[in-house]
Amino acid sequence: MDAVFSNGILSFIGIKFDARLTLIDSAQAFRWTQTENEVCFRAVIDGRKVALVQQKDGFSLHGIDEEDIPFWWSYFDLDRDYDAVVNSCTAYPTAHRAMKLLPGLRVLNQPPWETLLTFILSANNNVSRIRKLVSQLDTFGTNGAAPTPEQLAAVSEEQLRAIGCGYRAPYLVKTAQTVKDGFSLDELRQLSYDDAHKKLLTLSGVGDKVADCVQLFSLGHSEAFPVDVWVERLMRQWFPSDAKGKRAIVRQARDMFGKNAGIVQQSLFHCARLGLIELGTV
DNA sequence: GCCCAGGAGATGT
DNA sequence: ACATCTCATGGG
Repeated sequence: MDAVFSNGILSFIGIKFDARLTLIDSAQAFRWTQTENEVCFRAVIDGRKVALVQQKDGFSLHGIDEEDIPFWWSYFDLDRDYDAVVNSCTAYPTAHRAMKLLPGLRVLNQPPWETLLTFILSANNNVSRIRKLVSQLDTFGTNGAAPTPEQLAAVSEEQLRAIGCGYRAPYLVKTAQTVKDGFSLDELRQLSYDDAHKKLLTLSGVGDKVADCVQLFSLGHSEAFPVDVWVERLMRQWFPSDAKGKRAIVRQARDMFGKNAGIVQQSLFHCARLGLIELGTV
C-alpha cells in the first residue's frame, strides 16, 4: 500500500477499502454523508472537516493538514493486516466466509468522546434515527463538530428531549458532566480490555454493549465483541452453543476469535443485516 | 394500531 | 447472578 501526500490531499493506493460500507452502512460511524455521484463522502471528525473520495484501488482524503496524517492513519486502521484476520478464522467456516464476502470493510478508530455519544444514542434505536440524532446533537457543538463535554454538560435534559433524544437525554447530560469533571477516555487505551470495560460501565447510559462498541470503534480494543439483537441471533444460529445470556455469547466469541473478535464481528453483523448469509427467524 | 430498533437502568427473585 | 419492566421515538 502506498501513501502519498500533496497539497492537502492524502492518497492511499493499493488498499482494499469500501467507503460506502465502512463509513455509512456498517453502523460503526454516523457522521459521514455521501454526495456527488456516490464517490465523495464528507464528515467533521474531531473538529477536522474532511472529504473522502473512493478510488478504484484505494481512497483519498482532501483538505487535511500534514500534521494530521497520523490521526487519519489511525482512524482508517491502516496498521492492521486484514488478510491476516481472514486467515485467522479458517477454523470457523461461516466466519471465514463472512470475512471474504466483505473485503473492503474496515473497523475505524474514531475519537472516543464522539463515539461514546453516538453509542449512548444507539440504545434501543435504529440506524437511520441514530444518524439524525447525531446530526442534531452537532447543533450544540461548533462549526459542525460534535459538542465537547463542556458544551454538552451545559445543555439541559429538556433541550436534548426537544431534538428527539427521548429517555437517553439524562444519560448524555450525566456522562458529559462526568467526562468534564475529569474521567479520561484516552487513558482507557492503556488499560486491558477488562479494566477499560469496567470503567466504562460506570458511565450513565453505558452497559456491556455500548462499552464494547466504544472499545472496538475508538479505543483499539479489537477483542471487544458487541452483542446487539442481530449478533445474538446470528451467534445462536451460525455458532450454536450452550451459551444462555449475552455475556456468555461474548465469552464464546472471544474464545473463538481472540484479539480479532471485534473485527470478525463486523463482517458477521453485516452479512446478517444485509442477508448475505441466510439468517432464519427463530 | 403493532412491532422493531447496534439497550440501559431499576426492581424483584 | 438472572428474569422482567419501563423508558421515547420514528419507520415499516
